[in-house]
Amino acid sequence: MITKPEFSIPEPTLKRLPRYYNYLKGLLNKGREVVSCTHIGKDLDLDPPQIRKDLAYTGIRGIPKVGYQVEVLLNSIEEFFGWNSCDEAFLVGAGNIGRALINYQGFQRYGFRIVAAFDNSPEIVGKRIDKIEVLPLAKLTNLCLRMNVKIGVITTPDHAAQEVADMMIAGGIKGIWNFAPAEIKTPEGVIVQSENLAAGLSMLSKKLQMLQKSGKIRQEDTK
Amino acid sequence: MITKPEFSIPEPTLKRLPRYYNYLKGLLNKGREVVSCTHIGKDLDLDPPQIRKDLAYTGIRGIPKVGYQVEVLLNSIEEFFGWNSCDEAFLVGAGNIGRALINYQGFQRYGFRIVAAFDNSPEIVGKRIDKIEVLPLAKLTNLCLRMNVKIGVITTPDHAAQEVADMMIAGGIKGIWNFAPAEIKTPEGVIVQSENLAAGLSMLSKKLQMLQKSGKIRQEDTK
DNA sequence: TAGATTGTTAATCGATTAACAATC
DNA sequence: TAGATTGTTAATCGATTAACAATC
Repeated sequence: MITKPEFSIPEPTLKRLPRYYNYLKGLLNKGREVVSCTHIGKDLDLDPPQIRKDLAYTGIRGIPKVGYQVEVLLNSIEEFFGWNSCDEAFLVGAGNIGRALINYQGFQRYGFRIVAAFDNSPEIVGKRIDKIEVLPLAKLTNLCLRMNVKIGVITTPDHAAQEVADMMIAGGIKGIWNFAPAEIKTPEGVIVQSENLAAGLSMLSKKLQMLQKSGKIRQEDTK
Repeated sequence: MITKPEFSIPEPTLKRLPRYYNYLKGLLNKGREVVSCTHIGKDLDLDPPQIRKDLAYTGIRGIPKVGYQVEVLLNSIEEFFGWNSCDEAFLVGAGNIGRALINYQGFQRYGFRIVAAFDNSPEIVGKRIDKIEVLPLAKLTNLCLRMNVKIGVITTPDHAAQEVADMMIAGGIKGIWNFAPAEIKTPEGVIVQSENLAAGLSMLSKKLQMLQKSGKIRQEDTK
């Protein structure tokens, strides 16, 4: 019987913590040593009590009247997410987005590194993308097991996503970072984080549409 | 005084609608003509009443005892988001992710097309990426105004994001699709949709970490 | 000390879930 | 008709916001 961990952390908090991190990093570079929630809230457009709660999840305590020490806070968030140690990941689908993720080194700061790429197109297999070799898809499951890789990235076309996910799961992968706009079914114990860019884009354009419509209504109202 | 539109649509609904769309497209390809919320719910792991509410926002009505007509539903979602007409967008930052977005043609289905790219690196300016010319950043604001472009995509490094956003806003851009892991401040009436990939990745690895920890605790418990 | 800030408890708000009448 | 499904209203749940005591 699988139950929720006693101290489950709200998802919105999990999403905000990296924002604080980026922001605080900027403050540190400017030489700032201490910061209050009021101050953070003004810059990030969030309520101070919420920030306090969020930060408390990382185990840190602020100093009344003073605020939080920027450097301590940064360390606290780093440790909370485990960014000091590095997770190795396999990527499947060496297309546009796949290659971009491989080339982008920035995720190493977040304890994440792509160590191999897989594809089933003979034109791509065997080539190298930024020192990472592209291997045939058939080797995926075995290599997952052999190298004990626990995170997989899916950057394949839509229709291949589920099949690739199944191969990953067979290889013991527990976390899937999915960029394909497809539903992925996984057994309990395997987590999927989908970056549905089309959804993000659609939200943006819909909000824009609504804003313009309400603007027009307003214009008519003021006639 | 700006007020919310009378019929504001919940953000979770906005995020789920494109999921329904993808899923229904798959059903249509399989030749399915009618589908019930119970059925959708099973495949997408959602509660049927929630699906009904979500779909109702697009203005569609189902048929009791029967369900929804797949094709009608698809059209309804397309129209809701305005995917039949195309928004033109400018992209700034022709790095890895920027180039991937330009090369990826798939967003045209969602009424979105990148018509020009901008960068300030002399090595890239003047080149073409998939028929799209890379222009010098200095031309951004004027071209926005001249071409009446309303959507901007930011794929620059962190530190340049705010400056680029300001140039876009000066050019009359109303919606910013941001891929830089940075805070962007905008005046009222300008919408930002941030795709914070680092945040998604961090959430995934944290959940994985929590899952493994709770698993270990359980093992100890059963001793 | 007075003021600012933290940390926490209570109230509010919004979305999800449950219940159920209406309907082809 | 009976069963399945929709659409809607009410109950629940969780996160945000407000209020306030504790503290350097």
